Amino acid sequence: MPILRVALDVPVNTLFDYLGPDTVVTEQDVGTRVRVPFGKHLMTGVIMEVATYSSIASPKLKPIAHIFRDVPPLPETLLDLFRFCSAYYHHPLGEVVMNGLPGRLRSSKPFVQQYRPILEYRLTGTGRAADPSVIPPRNIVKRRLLARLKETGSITIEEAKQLSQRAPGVLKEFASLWWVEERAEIESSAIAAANTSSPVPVLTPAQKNAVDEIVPTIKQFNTWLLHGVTGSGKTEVYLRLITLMLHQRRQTLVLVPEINLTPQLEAVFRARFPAIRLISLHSGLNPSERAGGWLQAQRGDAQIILGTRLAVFTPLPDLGLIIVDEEQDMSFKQQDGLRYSARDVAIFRARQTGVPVILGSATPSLETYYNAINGRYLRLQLPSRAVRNATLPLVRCIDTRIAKTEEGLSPPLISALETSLALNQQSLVFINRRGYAPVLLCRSCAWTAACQRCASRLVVHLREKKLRCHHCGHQERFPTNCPECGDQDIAPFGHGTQRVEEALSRRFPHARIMRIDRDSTRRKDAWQKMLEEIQGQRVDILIGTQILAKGHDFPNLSLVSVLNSDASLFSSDFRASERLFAQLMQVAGRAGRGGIPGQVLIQTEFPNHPLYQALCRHDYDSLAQTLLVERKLARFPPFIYQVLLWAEAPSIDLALAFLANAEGISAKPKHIEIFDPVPAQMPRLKGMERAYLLVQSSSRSKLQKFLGEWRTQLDALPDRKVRWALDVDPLEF
DNA sequence: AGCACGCCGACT
DNA sequence: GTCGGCGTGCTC
Repeated sequence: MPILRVALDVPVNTLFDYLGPDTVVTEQDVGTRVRVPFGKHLMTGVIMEVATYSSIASPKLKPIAHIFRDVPPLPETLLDLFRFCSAYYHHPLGEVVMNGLPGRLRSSKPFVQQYRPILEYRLTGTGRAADPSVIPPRNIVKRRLLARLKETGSITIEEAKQLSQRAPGVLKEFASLWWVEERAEIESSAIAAANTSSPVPVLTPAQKNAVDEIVPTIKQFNTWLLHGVTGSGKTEVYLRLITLMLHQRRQTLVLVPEINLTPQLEAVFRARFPAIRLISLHSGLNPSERAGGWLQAQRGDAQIILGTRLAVFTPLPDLGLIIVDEEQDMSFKQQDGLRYSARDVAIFRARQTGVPVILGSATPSLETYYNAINGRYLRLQLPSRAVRNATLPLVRCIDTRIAKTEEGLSPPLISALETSLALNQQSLVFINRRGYAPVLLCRSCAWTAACQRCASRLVVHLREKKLRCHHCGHQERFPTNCPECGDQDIAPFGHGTQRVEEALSRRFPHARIMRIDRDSTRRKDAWQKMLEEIQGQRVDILIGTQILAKGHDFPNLSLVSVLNSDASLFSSDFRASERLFAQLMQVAGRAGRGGIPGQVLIQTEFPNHPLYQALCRHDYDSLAQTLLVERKLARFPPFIYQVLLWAEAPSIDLALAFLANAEGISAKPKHIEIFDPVPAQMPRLKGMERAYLLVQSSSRSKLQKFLGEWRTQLDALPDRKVRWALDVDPLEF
């Protein structure tokens, strides 16, 4: 009997051996889902290996309960991708595999697709390997059908009917054995391929250059950095390369950040390629839709796969190109479970498949930038805006030490808003703080309202008369007097979106003002409605947080102003500057996208700070160079490789004790630095206390080797009430 | 992760 | 004398 080595969703880094019925299971079944008895229950897993021998004592071995023949087996290349992730992120293989499957295929029930008329049957690998002598000699129809399939590879339902009246039934039977797969479309339907509908714009010289650079080596692995200022037309470069892929009948995987931006890009793609099967995999889909799209990708029917980080694990038999848009975006990194970076996994996948990967960004992460200037990645630049007459906005700082603010607004900003209003142009006020005020303060004893479960201040939401924790969602009533000293002189301190909205409505009573943050867009479709209002010119002043920074075109927007961004200049997080710059570049990029010249005003007490200076000059490179020098001196990434060991426990002492223990048992090899355990930046979160231990090395391979050994030791450590996890290439501390 | 096994404190 | 606490170890 064959031994099946099965990946299961359990936190132990091992496969589990089962007995497989030899008549049904072959080498071809690697990648097939199975139902197996595990402890008390049945679980769904994936066959990773078929072997003849098991090191497990035979009385322990159980037979599998069921083999799923509802979808094709996962291709070996995808299993290799899972193996890589498990090894690189030091995460159990079974969890990696099951995390990569759509939920619908993880469940106990077989996947039943919505009705699609079956037009064609195609022979599978299992079918090709099937021995015709197992068919009884008198079953002529079966024999003929199998012979025919082995000859031509596929058969349409019409052709089959001509062979025999009973052929469709026999094909169904073949399908249940996984000898053939059912297809709803006939192969040739892909021919409609690259006939485009929406007008194809003329490329700018820079865009043309980028395309011309990539095309000659489009069939080999390279990591390209497409470095283009906002509005420089990176999307058009993607579209040209995708067109090429469509002509070559190859699939393109497009990864986008985790924001409601997917529909927008989807619309652009659909307009350009109306006849092409595009699937988009994002959080808004129900499980069946997701599994359906995933399956279309696996069959090679979907030619463009657009999705968030999870989509990097989609099986793609004809993959020809990977695009990672806004590669610096933090949402490509998963922060729990398997802590993978979809951008980095995409690069591995491109190398594995031998296809190019394009990282697009206006403000690349320093890791990517460093790789581009040292030649590991190939850099292409789009230095100016693509729309005719659209230029980069004029960026200026307002020194609030001189121009004193009132209600958070300085006189020059007020007059700029007035001018915009008079010209009937839109303005955007960017402030990265939701709520009315970030702190509730007692003037008499300096008490501030804090969250009981998190180490954070409660944010004042005045309209709802509530105090809210933005980390865990906890809410409480607004107190009437100070719980410490009883004084009634408690007041909101600082400014959030709601307070700025209030101040602006007082200042500009006739202006149409709209606040856009997580609170105002919570309701379903609210954001879509608001976008329509903005695009229909029914709004004068927009006030909002980061959701306004990304991706949307506001053609009539001429003024962008930034409030209260100074805090990030002096953060203890060494990546804070990089992120602030990227965010401000993005929000500044909203101004002047149409024909109107744009203006950006930044209220700051540090107008001479190099970050703002670089921003005023639109000079990413000089800031990046400055930051790289700092990083090199401080021995931070990208000059060093980091790993965190996270621990979470009911008390910080337990977490720290576990980490000290972990540090103690480590082999402490040369070239590996292990730092002492420290509490996390947000030491208490949702009632749990968190700490971490930093491990770093200038050698990635030495670090990997160390982690492999350390992990085994950590597994053996008593983890009393402590949950722990390794975070390779961490972004947050 | 679940779940069983197992060894020490307050209960009908 | 038992019910149940959660510490430890296993699941093919």
